[in-house]
Amino acid sequence: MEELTPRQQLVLGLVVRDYVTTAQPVGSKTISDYGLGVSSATVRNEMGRLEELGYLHQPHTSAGRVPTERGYRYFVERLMRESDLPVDEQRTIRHQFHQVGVDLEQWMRLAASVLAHTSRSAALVTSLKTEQSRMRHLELLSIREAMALLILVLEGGIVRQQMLNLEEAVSQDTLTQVANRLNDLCAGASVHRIRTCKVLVGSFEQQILDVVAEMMQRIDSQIDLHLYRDGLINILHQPEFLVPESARNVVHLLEDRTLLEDLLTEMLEVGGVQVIIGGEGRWTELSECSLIVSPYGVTGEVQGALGVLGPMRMPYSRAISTVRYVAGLLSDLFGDIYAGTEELPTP
Amino acid sequence: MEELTPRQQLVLGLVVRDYVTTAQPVGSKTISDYGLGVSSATVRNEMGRLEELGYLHQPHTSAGRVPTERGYRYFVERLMRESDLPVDEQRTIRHQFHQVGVDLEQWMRLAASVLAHTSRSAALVTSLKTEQSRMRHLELLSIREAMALLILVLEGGIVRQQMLNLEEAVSQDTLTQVANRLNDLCAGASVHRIRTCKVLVGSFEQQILDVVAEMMQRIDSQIDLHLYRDGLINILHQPEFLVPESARNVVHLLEDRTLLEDLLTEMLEVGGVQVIIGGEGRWTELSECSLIVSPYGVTGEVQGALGVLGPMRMPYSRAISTVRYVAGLLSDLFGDIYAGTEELPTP
DNA sequence: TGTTAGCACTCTCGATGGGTGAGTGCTAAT
DNA sequence: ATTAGCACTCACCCATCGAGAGTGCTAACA
Repeated sequence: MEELTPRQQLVLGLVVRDYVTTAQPVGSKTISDYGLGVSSATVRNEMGRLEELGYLHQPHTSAGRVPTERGYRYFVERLMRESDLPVDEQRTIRHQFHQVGVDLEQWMRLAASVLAHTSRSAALVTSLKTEQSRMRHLELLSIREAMALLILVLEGGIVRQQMLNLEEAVSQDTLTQVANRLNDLCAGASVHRIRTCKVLVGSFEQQILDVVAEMMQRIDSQIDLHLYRDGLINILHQPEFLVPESARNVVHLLEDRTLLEDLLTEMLEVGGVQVIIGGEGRWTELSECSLIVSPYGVTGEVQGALGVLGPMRMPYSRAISTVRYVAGLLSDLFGDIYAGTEELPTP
Repeated sequence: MEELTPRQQLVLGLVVRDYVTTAQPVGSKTISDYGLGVSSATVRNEMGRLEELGYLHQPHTSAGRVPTERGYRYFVERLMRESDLPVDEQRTIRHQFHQVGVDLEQWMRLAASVLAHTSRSAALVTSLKTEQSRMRHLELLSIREAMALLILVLEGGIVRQQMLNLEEAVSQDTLTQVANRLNDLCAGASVHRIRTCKVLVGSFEQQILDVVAEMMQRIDSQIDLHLYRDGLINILHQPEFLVPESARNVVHLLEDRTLLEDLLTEMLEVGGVQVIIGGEGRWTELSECSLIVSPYGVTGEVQGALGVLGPMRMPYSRAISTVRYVAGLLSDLFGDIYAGTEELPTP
């Protein structure tokens, strides 16, 4: 990405800012009226140059200019001044979180709602996954003659349940004994340790352990993610989604779990707030959209991703600060719960 | 709703069927071509009559006729022959359910997916709520110095968790003892019995019980419902939602939990498959849509609702048989789990 | 050499208007 | 009661046209 002259930067910045608010192609007159002391003709020349360089695009002759993917990227990386979310909004958000009490699921749902509301885009929050889950506790409850409920609690408070069809009727007493034995044996154990742990006492214990290992495996990989969504309606108000085809496209994107999961978990690898503009050539489904994602959680313990999705014409500065703030806030909240005290460095 | 002559019924039925497939206003020529042995002029007369009676509507002079809300209702109540879902589709669906094993959450997610796919509309499934939940088991796990995780299991296998901020540090041993005591005391108890149960041993136990009662209350009322949605994309393909305003309307409807929850829980009161056509004057948000809902679950034990949402121009027969079949199937599956053996009569 | 005024040019957008065709309601004959 | 015939209506398509916005180019200017 080449260096632009200061005036080109100025023009590009103004075009982006104007287009983001008006959603109309921006003409040279409009820009020169912003008071940068040159005539529209000069601006026209600069715009022509910026178009040659690929930062702007002209829908047709005699229309104004529109930023390209590349233009937005330059804007985000070099021109935009990063700012924090206004303190009063921060306060409002914090207040909402403290109102709901200590409830992980509620937090994530609320995070999605807050993100959607504050950024006026669609919001996404994944549930937490552990790096390497360790078993905290398990419980076996008899449901019916040959059916039991297995409840698995991981270090850090993730809870999962699973119905088990047993080969034969087993009494609650036996189940309790088995659970106690396994709890003594495996408290704090990782998937690997559980898999390699051979219980000699009987094959029933072994079976249970296999199921437990399976469940933990599912949590450690991304398979078991929950996905909280909100604010789809916001982006359908954007003019770029008046075309039914585009609207369907983005609805499909947000409804298809697999796609989003892949995308978000890939983002987790990197860390820090990331801005994906127009699919970056890799995700064709995102070609009309921009996505702003950040990991959240507690380093070394649990991690999730959250972000907002909107049209490429997005108020990046505001969206980024919103995502950064909410990610930080959620991380703090979870940090209070997880034993590990070190928190994710605010990205 | 007055009686129509046999020929009027025939004409109305054909108009509905034709319009459902073509989405175009239906002309008299088209109807007479279906081979009912009268000329288009006669059909025109009948259509004029049906319009006067409020069963058909003409978008403008020189257009064909379109069924009204009332027309659809007559069709559903009198003209449509109810049929079962084709056996091969039944088999496919059953197969999918048996593939995922015994996992309540997966079942409901799958039910939504199957409904959406089979009816080619949007699908809704609520999680189960108990009529009167009874406590099965609780577990207290220390998370941090003054924070504990409460896990509550209800009769029937519903599991809920809740973080507790304690006033002072409590050891795991103490927590375990408390949990044991409360388990002995309250196994099988309803909300009411828990609320009125005064534990003398100490106020800590009392606090825990209050939280438990609160959680059970939330489950018994509709507050704690989960909502599984799928197939939103399907209805955006329908021509009535090409108008952005309508599309937004339906997206909003499906995204707003509160609205859907109210709607679905109200449906639970009645029982049996219900067809709501065009909001029936009560739900303005549904004015362009039809909703087909059925309760499912185990009578006297747990109950939920599921259904499909589509444009008024909906293949009612197919949609109804799909909903009925999936509701029955889910009920059977849950019936296997819940102690009560009696199942909900297939509606 | 960079800037700017002037100008011809291009292209979208909205309004206008006639032609086409589908479907109707009415009437008179069967 | 049914139906053929017919005049009529109205959405839809398409071509035309003028207005307006914004451009690129050129020539004059600092």
